[in-house]
Order: sequence, then structure tokens, then C-alpha cells
Amino acid sequence: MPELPEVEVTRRGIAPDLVGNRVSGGVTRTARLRYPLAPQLPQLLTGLTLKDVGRRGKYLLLDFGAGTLLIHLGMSGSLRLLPRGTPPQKHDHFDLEFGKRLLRLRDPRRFGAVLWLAPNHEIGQHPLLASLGIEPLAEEFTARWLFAATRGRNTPIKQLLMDSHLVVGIGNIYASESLFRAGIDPRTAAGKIALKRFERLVPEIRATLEAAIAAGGSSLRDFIRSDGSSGYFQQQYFVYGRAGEACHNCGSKVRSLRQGQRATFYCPRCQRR
DNA sequence: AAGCTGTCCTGAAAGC
DNA sequence: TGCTTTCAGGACAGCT
Repeated sequence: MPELPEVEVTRRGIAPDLVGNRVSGGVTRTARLRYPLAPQLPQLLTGLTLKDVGRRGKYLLLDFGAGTLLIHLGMSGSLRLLPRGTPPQKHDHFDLEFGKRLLRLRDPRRFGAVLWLAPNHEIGQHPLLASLGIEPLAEEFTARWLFAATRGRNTPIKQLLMDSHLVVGIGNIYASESLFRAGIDPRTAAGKIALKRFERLVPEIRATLEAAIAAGGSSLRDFIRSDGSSGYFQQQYFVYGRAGEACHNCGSKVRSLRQGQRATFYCPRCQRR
């Protein structure tokens, strides 16, 4: 599932090839994604030049000047650059053509979204973006910030880390991994965690995300890099998906539990409340 | 306000 | 072997 690193890798993968290029066509094959996808969207975009590819949380923002195309990859989505005319396969829902190139969205589980945001108002004011939390790779994301933001919150820290209204981009995998690296039990009430422990957690979150970006992004078996190669190589996780196996640090058996309908993995010895 | 649960979707894996 | 069930997951909607 694309988390922030995969989205960022996708952004970096497509931007150099597409920015400055003009949309020459495209097609919508599946209207039913997370939100209805307008069939005539490619026609609406035809003739417009892509100015920039940005990212806010897990949303990709393709700036066309006359508006912004917002793309979310959901949990199984991928964007790839292909030669124009490449035959579509199953689950290829949306194409945007830039001359000889083709930007193609594939999303088997259709949790993703493609939305056209006309420049009626500030882009950040769009309902999907307005209430988003802090960017974890931004300088402003500090231990002190997280400490202040979590006071009075009784929710387990793992679930808060995954709350995009607090901090964006951290999904199920990197939440478990970051907490392991910081030695914090995922069940700990966020508001009870001392500043000193956040001083360890925040850098570990950053290191976890940056390492994943550097590695080319890969957290899911069906994630495909935008250049078309398989971006899926088995990343070494400390705890994610390793229930019953030995902790790399202490040898204890990694445990799993469910928090808010999500699987959490942790080491009972290395991670404390 | 905070914190629950339900929902969307498909395919892989597990269970019988 | 082949069917059915479970699980995976982002983030909104709607409820308490």
C-alpha cells in the first residue's frame, strides 16, 4: 500500500518526464473509483501544460495552472509512464497522454481517487486537503510539536500516528516500524508519552520514511514503480508482518494485535509503555 | 471534540 | 480439488 514514501517516489518518478509537457489526450475506463471519475476529464485537460507535480500527504497534485489534478493511489494504486499505445490491462482505469508518453493509473482495489480541482479558491482549502495534518518530513514536525499535539489524547500512539488529520503519510507499516525503532509500545496512550520519548520517536519516523524513499519505495507486493519496473523488492522490516518470528534486536517473538481493525506488530521486550 | 465502527474493492491466502 | 471465508488497507461518513 502506498504510504508517503511510495507516493513521493512516484512523484519523483513522473515529474522529470512530464513537467512542461502538454496533455494530448487520454481516456477514462472506469468511472467508479473512490469518487466518481468524470469520463470527459482527459478531454478537459487536453491542451493544458503540466506545471508541477506536488505532494500533500499521500495526495499527488498535478498542477496545470488552470486547475489541479489530485490523485490518490489508495492502497493498490500505481502510476506508470508508458509509451502511448500500450494496450491497457485489467484495472487500468485512467490514462493521460503527453505526446508519445502515457501516464497510466492502475488500481485493482479502486480505493484510489482522481479529482479535478478547478482554481476556484486556494487549493489547500479543498475539503480533502484543508484538514490534513503536518508533513512528517517538514522541519516543523518536532518532538515538541508532537508532544503538544497529543496532550489529552487517550488514543493509542499507533493509531494517532496513522491519523492523517494529525500527521500525514504514515500508514500501517511505517507506524509499526517507527514505534519499534523508538522502543515505544504501540498501545501506549499518546497523551501519556513524555517529551523525551518523542525526541526519539520523531527522528525514527523521519529515518524510517527517508530510508524507504531512498530504497525506491516499496511496501506492498503490487506497488509498481512509475517507470514500469517492479518497485517491489522485499524490504526488510523490523516487525511488520513478522509475528511469531524472532526480534532482530533481542530475539523475543514478535507479536501482533489488532488496533482499530488494523494489524499492529511489535516486540514485547524492546517496546515499552 | 474525541473516538468508535462501517464502508468501499479485489485478489491472495487460508480454512474446510 | 474446489469452494467459502478471511484478510489486507486509506480515509471518509456517520454515529455515540
